[in-house]
Amino acid sequence: MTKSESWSNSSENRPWQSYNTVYTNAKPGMDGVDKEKVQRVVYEMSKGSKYFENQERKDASIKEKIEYMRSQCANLTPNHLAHFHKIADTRIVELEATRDLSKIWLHVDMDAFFAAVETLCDQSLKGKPMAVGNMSMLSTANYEARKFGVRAAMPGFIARKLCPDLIFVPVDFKKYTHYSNLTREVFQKYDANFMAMSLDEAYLDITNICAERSMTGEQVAQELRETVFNVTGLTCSAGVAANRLLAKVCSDINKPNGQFVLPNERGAVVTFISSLPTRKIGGIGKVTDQILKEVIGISTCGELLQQSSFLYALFSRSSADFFLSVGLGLGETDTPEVGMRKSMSTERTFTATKNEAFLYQKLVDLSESLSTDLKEEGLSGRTLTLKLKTASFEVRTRAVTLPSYICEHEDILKHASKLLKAELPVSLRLMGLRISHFYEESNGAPSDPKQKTLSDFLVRKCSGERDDCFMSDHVLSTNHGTFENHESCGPSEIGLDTQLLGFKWQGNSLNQNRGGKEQVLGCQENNPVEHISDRNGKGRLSLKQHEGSDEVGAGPSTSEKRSFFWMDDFKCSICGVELPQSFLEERQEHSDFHLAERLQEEESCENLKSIVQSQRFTQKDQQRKKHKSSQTGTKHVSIDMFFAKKS
Amino acid sequence: MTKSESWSNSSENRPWQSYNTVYTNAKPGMDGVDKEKVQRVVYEMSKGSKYFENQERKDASIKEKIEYMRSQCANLTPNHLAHFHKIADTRIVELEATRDLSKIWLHVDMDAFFAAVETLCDQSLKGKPMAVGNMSMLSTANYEARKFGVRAAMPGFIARKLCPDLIFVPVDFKKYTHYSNLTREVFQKYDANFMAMSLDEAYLDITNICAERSMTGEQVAQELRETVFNVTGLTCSAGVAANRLLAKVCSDINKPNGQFVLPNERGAVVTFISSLPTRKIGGIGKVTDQILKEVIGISTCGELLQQSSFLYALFSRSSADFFLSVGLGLGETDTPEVGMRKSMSTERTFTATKNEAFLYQKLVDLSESLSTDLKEEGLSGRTLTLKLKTASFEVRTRAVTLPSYICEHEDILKHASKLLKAELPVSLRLMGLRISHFYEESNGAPSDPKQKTLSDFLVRKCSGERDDCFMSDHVLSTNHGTFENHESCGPSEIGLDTQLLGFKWQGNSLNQNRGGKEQVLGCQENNPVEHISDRNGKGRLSLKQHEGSDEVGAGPSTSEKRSFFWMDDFKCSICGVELPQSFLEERQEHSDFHLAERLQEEESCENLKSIVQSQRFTQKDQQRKKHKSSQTGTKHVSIDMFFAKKS
DNA sequence: TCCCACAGC
DNA sequence: TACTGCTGTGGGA
DNA sequence: TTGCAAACC
DNA sequence: TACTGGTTTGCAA
Ligand SMILES: Nc1ncnc2c1ncn2[C@H]1C[C@H](O)[C@@H](COP(=O)(O)OP(=O)(O)OP(=O)(O)O)O1
Ligand SMILES: Nc1ncnc2c1ncn2[C@H]1C[C@H](O)[C@@H](COP(=O)(O)OP(=O)(O)OP(=O)(O)O)O1
Ligand SMILES: [Mg+2]
Ligand SMILES: [Mg+2]
Ligand SMILES: [Mg+2]
Ligand SMILES: [Mg+2]
Repeated sequence: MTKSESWSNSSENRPWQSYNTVYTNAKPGMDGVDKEKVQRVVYEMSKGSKYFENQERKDASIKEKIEYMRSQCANLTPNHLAHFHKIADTRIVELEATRDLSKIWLHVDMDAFFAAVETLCDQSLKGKPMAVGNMSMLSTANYEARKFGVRAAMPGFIARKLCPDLIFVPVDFKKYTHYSNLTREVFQKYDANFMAMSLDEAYLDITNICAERSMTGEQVAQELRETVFNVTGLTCSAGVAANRLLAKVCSDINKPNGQFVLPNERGAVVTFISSLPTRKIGGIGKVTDQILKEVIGISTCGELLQQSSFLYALFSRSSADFFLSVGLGLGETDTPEVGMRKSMSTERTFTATKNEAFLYQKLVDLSESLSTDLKEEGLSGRTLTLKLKTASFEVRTRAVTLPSYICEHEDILKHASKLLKAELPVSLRLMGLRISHFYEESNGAPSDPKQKTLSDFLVRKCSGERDDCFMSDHVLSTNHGTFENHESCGPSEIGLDTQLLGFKWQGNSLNQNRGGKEQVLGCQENNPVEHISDRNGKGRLSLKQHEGSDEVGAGPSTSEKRSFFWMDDFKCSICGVELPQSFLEERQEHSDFHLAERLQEEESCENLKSIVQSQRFTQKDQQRKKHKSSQTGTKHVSIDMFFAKKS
Repeated sequence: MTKSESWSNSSENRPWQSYNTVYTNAKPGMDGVDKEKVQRVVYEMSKGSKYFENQERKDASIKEKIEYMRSQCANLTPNHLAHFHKIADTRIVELEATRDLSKIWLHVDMDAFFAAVETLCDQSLKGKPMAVGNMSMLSTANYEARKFGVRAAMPGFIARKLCPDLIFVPVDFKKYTHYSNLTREVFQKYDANFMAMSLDEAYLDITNICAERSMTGEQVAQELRETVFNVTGLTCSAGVAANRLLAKVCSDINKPNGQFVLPNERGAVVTFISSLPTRKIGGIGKVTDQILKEVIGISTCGELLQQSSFLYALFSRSSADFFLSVGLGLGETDTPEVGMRKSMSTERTFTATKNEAFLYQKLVDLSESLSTDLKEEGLSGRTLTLKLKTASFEVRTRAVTLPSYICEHEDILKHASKLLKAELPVSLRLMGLRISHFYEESNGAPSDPKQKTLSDFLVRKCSGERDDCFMSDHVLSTNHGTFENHESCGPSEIGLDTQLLGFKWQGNSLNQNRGGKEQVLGCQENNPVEHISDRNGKGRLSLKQHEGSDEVGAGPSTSEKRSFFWMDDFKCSICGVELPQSFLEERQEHSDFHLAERLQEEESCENLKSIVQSQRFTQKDQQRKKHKSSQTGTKHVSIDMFFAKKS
């Protein structure tokens, strides 16, 4: 390096080099990018802002932490090192013994998902640099835009500096959910228990399908990707390997529209992992990567093995174990139980203010929004967390754990207000509310005796004075026996005066072997559905019940209005009713709005089928010991709906 | 003009000269402005946009109208002209006979109101160019900014081009309402029946005060402006003249922080009005001005008189009459009855979309918002108007008139949905809802027998089994006689379990001579106030009552939940309760949020005084025959609040 | 009664 | 990238 | 149980 | 002018 090079590289003259952007992991499609320029532009646009100052503070504290860990390293005696070396060696043997090369895992991830969907819906975007989001924040960018350094989590106004012709498309989750569902229908054919990790990616255990159809992982991946493309018009990438951790790494290698297969051979795995940058591993992010590099000098997974004694010296046992297993190329190979969600939250950013009336109103909005969401899944919880982000981007949380479970917006607001009040005065740019510690039904309990079935209801209704009750022309059978009174209920029209009274559905398995058994739900007599609408504009119709009506299903005594119900020991949300495309097409109608309207108002409909998109809850992903990732799966259940004239 | 000048002035080379911006009336403070430059920048920033294209379309249609009117002019026979000349001459005599120089009117208008208030609240803004609003739209700009051509109704991003250092301050109506109320307290001292035309301006009939205090209009104006400044720290400008139309023109002449007095002498008035540009007259806007200029060649009010035959030939009788009276310097001199509001609306702009689920959700939001607002004033109406603005800025309205009066959001939504559905598919950038045709009580009816008074309630309460009812230590007297039971109700605490039960107030005149008489309201026993909060963040606490509770006052049978009450024949809103600063200061608390919190939750308070800011409804302003402008006046009524423990 | 255009803050 | 929200009036259909 | 930081999409 | 929103996890107090 010449003197002038040294001069020109000094961070005093190129200050942007020392600004740690979030955009550290090499996203696919960003190979030919002038990283120096991107870094400089990001720096220039950020410099001087509150955000920038906060980043600098955070950076300084990481540097401090690194310094501290370095000093710890320096103080290690040979004795210490020998001790940790022994621990590591022992652990390596133990871990190696758990190596399982018998499974074939496939990780599939859609390419530039939101952007690809938007392009599908507006072909004029094709080939042009485009991003999904707004001037404040991008959710993702297509590959044309990535050439300019534009990428997810980048504020739009910076992206525009990098790429002046960038087209901005606002987010529309409804679209993405729709295409996500299409992909999942494909995934399901290869692994009925596929683990959906987000709207655009999933893990599939293709061990069985490979055996059954005598196909290699490569062939399955190829076929699956083609099927996904044929069904959706979207490309995806896949990785195939002996465990999920490796499969995930592999799916990124030949992105976009590519795949990579890592053979189920120990040698191949070890070779592959050895030279792999640690940053590629799921669970090792920007900070951990920086620590590994700057404290121990580790930048590849192979070095995790070589430096394993330092790992046990510097990190917690479970973290060190995780790093070691990564170095060995190990990962989870089983399909874990589908877990229940653990928290639900909502948050909103606004221009920073200390105006307390404004902040209070925001809290009201958040409470109502969270309450609505909770009710849609029939949840209530006993710890409430208030999240605040100050005008200087400092994040704070304040929590209370209550004696009883809450889900009503009044209750949420009441406690949230107290939490906020204790923080005032303060200038905020974000507030959020989170509920956790959900009410959990006693495990494996028998079906709730309070459960009202549709037959209960219809018997009461139809044998009573009313003759304006009707239902679809399907014969109902419930787990209480076949229901036969329905013939006496003449067909009627769904109109303004229609109330939804109940469902029948033919469900397939959700987590047990209940597939095919018909299930019935009836709302209570005094609990008719008041209103059907796509309240959140997310394409899912939800049912609003009269306020003050009784619970349909069992629930915590503190929660009064609920919108879920119980079927044996399966908890089912009354919301999330989605009408199938076929129904819409039959009527030459294409929008949920029309549908909601019709249900509310005027159209007649005799044999109405719907899909209950039920919850599949979060699930442990032992990617990293005790590290969990969320999973949302989807199964379809066809249902009939029953109506009666309003009295 | 030389050849080259002619060339360089051709609109082909200076296309911006032909772009008709909205910013046509010479705002005060914009004298030294390089209008050419402003016009060019506005043009450059707008050119090519959907907005621009729409403006061009509108402009073309005005040009067309002007062409048509010109042809009408050209076709006038001498006979015709003689006919209209005679009509005009007769009318001039009639109008002249109505001239009234006996009154002294003062028009007062705050200087750069929103901006001035913001500067008062943040002194660091002083002296810097600043505007209130955001990148999309400015509400106003201070005088420093106006030097750059920045002004109200200009989009912020254009303003920033004109003035790169412009500081943007978001709107905060709560502040403006507060200072507006302070100014009105001053106005009231000079004319108890002052006509508030907006938050920042009012007409005062100072005839009496001038006589009583032997002051000239000039002296009153001076004193009033000084008082306003001393009370608020804000400057204002005033105009004094024989009628409101002239006073309003005068108030603008020496803006900012100035005043102008036009003597009550016919000669002075005629001289003044003759050379006055028509555009200065309230009611003659951009389009009318253009028509007068380009069709008849009129640009001053004097020319309105000279060309009066053409006015009667081209315009409707009432419009021509108006123009003529303007030419004579006539205007309204009486103080009209305070009228009822005629409509209430809400609208929202968003990024243009044809997504029907999104549009439907917007409609839901609008319905709820409008319903809330209606209930705050106890209104319901029978015509609902849906307003749409297409992606190309075309505005459409669609209305229904119903058999019954509505105010519930479900009802509004139901009908709004139908209106919208008939327009689909369409790409929209704005939707709005308006309710009009309000329910009007039978005029001059005796007080409603269903009216529940506080004494009714307290007698029932206090003589009953409960002893947890309390009230302030004022002796109550109602129009039913003095109430004396209150002593038996021991004081209690306002807490979580507190319900607001009623008011007592000492009201001054609202539109009749009721000042000083104490009035009492009691909520019905089954209609307690459930919740007090600043729901809209506008600094006004409003009271939410239990759903399904009975009406307090009379109302249309179709409307169930109301929040107004009747006092004799005066309709009074139960909302808009505002706690006075003194109360807050007593408690070392400064925010409405704290207050709302406290009322909801925990603070004790025995002698709670509040101000009911009651409605003063819209009122005809015969500025121009049949032309109306809105008026919202404010009177203060001190009230006590009564509480009881929740059972 | 409906719809549009105009006007003002 | 971005051109308001609210209310009232007049006039033609 | 709380609060914060890290991680991922 | 403008730096997200939803969920989970680890860890230390
Ligand atoms: N930081 C983020 N904030 C909000 N949404 C995000 C964020 N990152 C990703 N998403 C959304 C948008 C993405 O299209 C979608 C899937 O994420 P991801 O698979 O990581 O990227 P991608 O599918 O857009 O591109 P690719 O997978 O081809 O790299 O999740
Ligand atoms: N077009 C508009 N849109 C929204 N709000 C407006 C608009 N015009 C004015 N306002 C608000 C902001 C103003 O401060 C307030 C009073 O208006 P106005 O008296 O006309 O101007 P101003 O008080 O800001 O300046 P000045 O009176 O000194 O010319 O009303
Ligand atoms: Mg992806
Ligand atoms: Mg992904
Ligand atoms: Mg003003
Ligand atoms: Mg004004």
